[in-house]
Amino acid sequence: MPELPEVEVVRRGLHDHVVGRRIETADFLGARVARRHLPGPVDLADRLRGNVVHEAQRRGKYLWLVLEAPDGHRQGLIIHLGMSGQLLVEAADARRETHLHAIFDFADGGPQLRFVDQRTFGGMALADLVPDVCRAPRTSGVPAAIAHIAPDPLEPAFDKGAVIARLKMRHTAVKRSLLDQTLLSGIGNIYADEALWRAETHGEREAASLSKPALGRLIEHARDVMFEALGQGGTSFDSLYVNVNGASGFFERSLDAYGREGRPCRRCGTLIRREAFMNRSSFFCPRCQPRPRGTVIVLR
DNA sequence: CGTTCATCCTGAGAGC
DNA sequence: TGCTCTCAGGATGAAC
Repeated sequence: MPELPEVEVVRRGLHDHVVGRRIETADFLGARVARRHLPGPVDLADRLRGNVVHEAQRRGKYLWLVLEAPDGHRQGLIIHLGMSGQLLVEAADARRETHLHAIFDFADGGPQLRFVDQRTFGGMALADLVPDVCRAPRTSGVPAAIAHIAPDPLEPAFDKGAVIARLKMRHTAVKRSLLDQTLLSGIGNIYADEALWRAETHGEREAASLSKPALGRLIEHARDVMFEALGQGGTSFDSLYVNVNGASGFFERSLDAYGREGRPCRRCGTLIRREAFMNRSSFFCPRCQPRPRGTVIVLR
């Protein structure tokens, strides 16, 4: 999935359906889902038992559940959806999905929380919570393992000026920088292309070569498009990208660039082009977003 | 240090 | 029908 809007849709589902409940048992099917939890899946299941889910948090594309043990000790259960992860709230007798990797049962006997992931790039890990210099002191902190993830444009701690300053030092493609989660987080391939289309900027332009106001506008466009997508429940090209109830979002119909190869630019009518970029694809309008001189064109 | 690249997986769809 | 190939909303560690 899941870029920031899709992950936020999932976070809200967790807030509504999981926060406040006590974990009775957690089962991890196979080792891959807990591969980032170094002691392994059995240890993770042991540590989760009896904890109450206190909060559902998110930064960028990372989710974490703030868990409170009976002795009051709090930790964070990091959840990343990877390319195809789903968190589903379902009755215990619901059919088991083909790529089911984790099942949480709760002491209230209500619906289960399941983690389903076709490509298994997603996963979970338990981490200590550390103070976050970017957050107000009263908040519960961030998991240590994702302390390197930068604030996303939708959180109060986001510092646009600081991000612009760092972008001015990047001698690499501006799209590559937008995708760098340690610079600003939450943006993936869809919303990078959408922000660049709105800013009428080609993704191969060197970040440092853009003016500070231009970089500021690009960041604002990224924030706007992700906020608008969130209002539509996110972007769902297929059934892999769903909320905790299995429902898709509707932002695909509002996309201006991503996935629109050969269709007219909604601004100027020129046909949207698709080119290879970082082993994936970029979609852009060749007229509104002129390619910087001297870069090689590779069709995909 | 900053930047780039290969790699981890499964399934859908295209082309033969 | 069935095979091979390419591609997909991501992140990481190793190598330059």
